[in-house]
Amino acid sequence: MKTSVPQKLIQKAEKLIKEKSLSVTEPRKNILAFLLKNHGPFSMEEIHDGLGKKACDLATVYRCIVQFENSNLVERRYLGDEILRYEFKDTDHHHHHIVCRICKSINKMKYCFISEIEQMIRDKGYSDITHSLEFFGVCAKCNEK
Amino acid sequence: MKTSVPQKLIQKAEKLIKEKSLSVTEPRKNILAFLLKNHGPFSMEEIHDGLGKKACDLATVYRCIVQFENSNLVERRYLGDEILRYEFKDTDHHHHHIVCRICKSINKMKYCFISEIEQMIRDKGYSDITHSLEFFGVCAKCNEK
DNA sequence: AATAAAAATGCAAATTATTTGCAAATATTT
DNA sequence: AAATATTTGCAAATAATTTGCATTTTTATT
Repeated sequence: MKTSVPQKLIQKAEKLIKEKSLSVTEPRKNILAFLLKNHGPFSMEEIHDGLGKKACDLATVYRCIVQFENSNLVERRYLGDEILRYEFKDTDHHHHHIVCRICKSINKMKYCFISEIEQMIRDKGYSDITHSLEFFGVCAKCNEK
Repeated sequence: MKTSVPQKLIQKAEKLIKEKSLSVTEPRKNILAFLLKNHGPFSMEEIHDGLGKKACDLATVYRCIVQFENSNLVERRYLGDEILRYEFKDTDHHHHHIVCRICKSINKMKYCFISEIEQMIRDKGYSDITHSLEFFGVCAKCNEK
């Protein structure tokens, strides 16, 4: 995952960062470009390592990712272990993941209808399938205020 | 949540622990009984606090919960923040949760079909609904071995 | 384009969450 | 009831995340 990032993605990253009116810094460009190039999702450490020699401090990765999350550029994923992972949030391509309980491989999954999905996953050769699903929203009481 | 736990639940807890052939100890009975009484899901700290004067060490809560998870008595939930929470796993009543982004209230939800569900949640007065959904299974490659 | 003001970074230290070692206590087996 | 195995409490170790602050970089202003 330590492949170099094409100039083009750096520019795309820059554009996205500007659109959210965040300041455009080297670490931010590199982190976002890395997430544009590689699907992930990745842990903080993985992102930090993935940046290679361009590396900024790990604390900076934490700070940038939090910013990106708040700006809706990145989304956090929970994949069953205790590690939180992050990926670029492509609003046009809502998706989920299939995680192997054994080898931990992560596969992208485009559809989002549980029963259909479970069948699809089974068709891909997975067995012993479970899922985790939670909803988030603003509750009625909070909406009144 | 520091309500005392009826004797009946302690006995049920004991039975469940025995069925999994774990040794029946005071902390285990109390922790599981607490989770039988209160739906949760709860963080390690919340469970520890919830036990009140019966409290065992926090480290014991960690150890017991891990055991219960491995034995399928408890399931771990990710609710969008960085805290992992645990609840009794009632295999007959698969369900999910609705979490308010603002007040953090947690509501149980019995159904499990995304679009239907989102409508239901909307009917309950929630707005701005999103969800998190991940699947876990054993992949084809791991199944071959 | 140069300068002033604001924001972000690196580094080290602080905080928090989780895990571990080990002696004492409790549970299970005989 | 004694012997063996397991679990617990406590304190200390580890790991993950956050913070303070001097320095550097970015943005806004001239």
